[in-house]
Amino acid sequence: MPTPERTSTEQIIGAAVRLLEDGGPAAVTMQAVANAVGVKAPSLYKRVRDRDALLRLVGEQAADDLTRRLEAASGRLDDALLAFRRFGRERPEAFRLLFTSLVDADRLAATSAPVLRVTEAVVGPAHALDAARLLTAWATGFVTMELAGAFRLGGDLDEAYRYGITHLVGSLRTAQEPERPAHGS
Amino acid sequence: MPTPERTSTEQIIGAAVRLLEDGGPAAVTMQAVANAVGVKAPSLYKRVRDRDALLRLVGEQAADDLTRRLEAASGRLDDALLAFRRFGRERPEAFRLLFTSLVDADRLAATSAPVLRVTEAVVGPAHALDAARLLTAWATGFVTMELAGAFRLGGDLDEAYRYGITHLVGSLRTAQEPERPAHGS
DNA sequence: ACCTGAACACCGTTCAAGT
DNA sequence: ACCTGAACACCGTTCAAGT
Repeated sequence: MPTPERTSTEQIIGAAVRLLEDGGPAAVTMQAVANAVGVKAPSLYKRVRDRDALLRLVGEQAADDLTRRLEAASGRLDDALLAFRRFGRERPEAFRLLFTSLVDADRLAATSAPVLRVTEAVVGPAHALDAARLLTAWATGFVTMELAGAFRLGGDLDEAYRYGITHLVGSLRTAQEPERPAHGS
Repeated sequence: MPTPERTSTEQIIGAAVRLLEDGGPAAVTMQAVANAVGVKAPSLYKRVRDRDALLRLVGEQAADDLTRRLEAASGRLDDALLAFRRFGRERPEAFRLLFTSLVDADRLAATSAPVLRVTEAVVGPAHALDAARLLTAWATGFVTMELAGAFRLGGDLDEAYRYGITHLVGSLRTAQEPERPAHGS
């Protein structure tokens, strides 16, 4: 005899997201999640394979969210990079989760697509991939180090990030097409 | 009545390092560590406060190891950056652990000191900090993304890393001293 | 068809008792 | 002074039994 569903996968993911951001990965307990959605822990296994699968879902939702933000800001390269850091600062635990190898690598890589498109407009197709990797790697590392508290030598981090953007985007503009040495067209 | 010590903090850290690299953080169980050093789990608490403290010790040893490698390669900026990536590929779990907020931030920051010194020689003292942050952030992000499998669009990663080094170091060289506009000396 | 109580294996941690 | 067995709280997960 059917029983009405008392929760949903979306609700479960939502609860996990909140617990994660509030208390880190250790706080994402099957029990805590179940409690948050008004159900007992064993019931969660009807919707998610296990805890790792739930964390993967959380990570993939975060990746998709980040991708959406980057797309929305993809008109200007610096806006996209600022949006990237903003995401990391708003959702530090989700950001860290992205690079945990729990999250599907393709879903994570999709994050770079919007950046790749804007980059192409700046440096041309030949070096778009290298340039996009340079930018995404830098931004990823900056936010990772910032969240880890690795920047200890003072200075305004907002300014440091802007310095990086200006420097990198500027250098990409001048360093285009290194293999068409001098003979015109 | 004294009892001979059957293990040591160093041995315990060593076992934890091995377990970490072989099976990730989840494999670093107090039981597994105790077993590896020939003791029962409760005995570990004579030497380390708890599991988190043990992981912190592992992370700090990794940070010191990385710092030593960077110092050894600090003659040339590109050597230092190559050594940084080599460390990440040799000890991916330790590398990830570095940015876990478990590790003391000062100890992590100390890692950047050798890079800062070399950078200073390239761009001068005024922008050494900005430049060092640019480089360490990029390298950190590159290795983080590489380990997470985030580079999915093909291409040789060794080459991509070299591209980054060449581009970044080159751009730093030409972008020096932006605030001494034109009036000599 | 979903939900739950009971149970199991495993983990971190404490502590009294051994030597 | 270090080590251990026993115990406790907590966690992930399974499954038979409920509705």
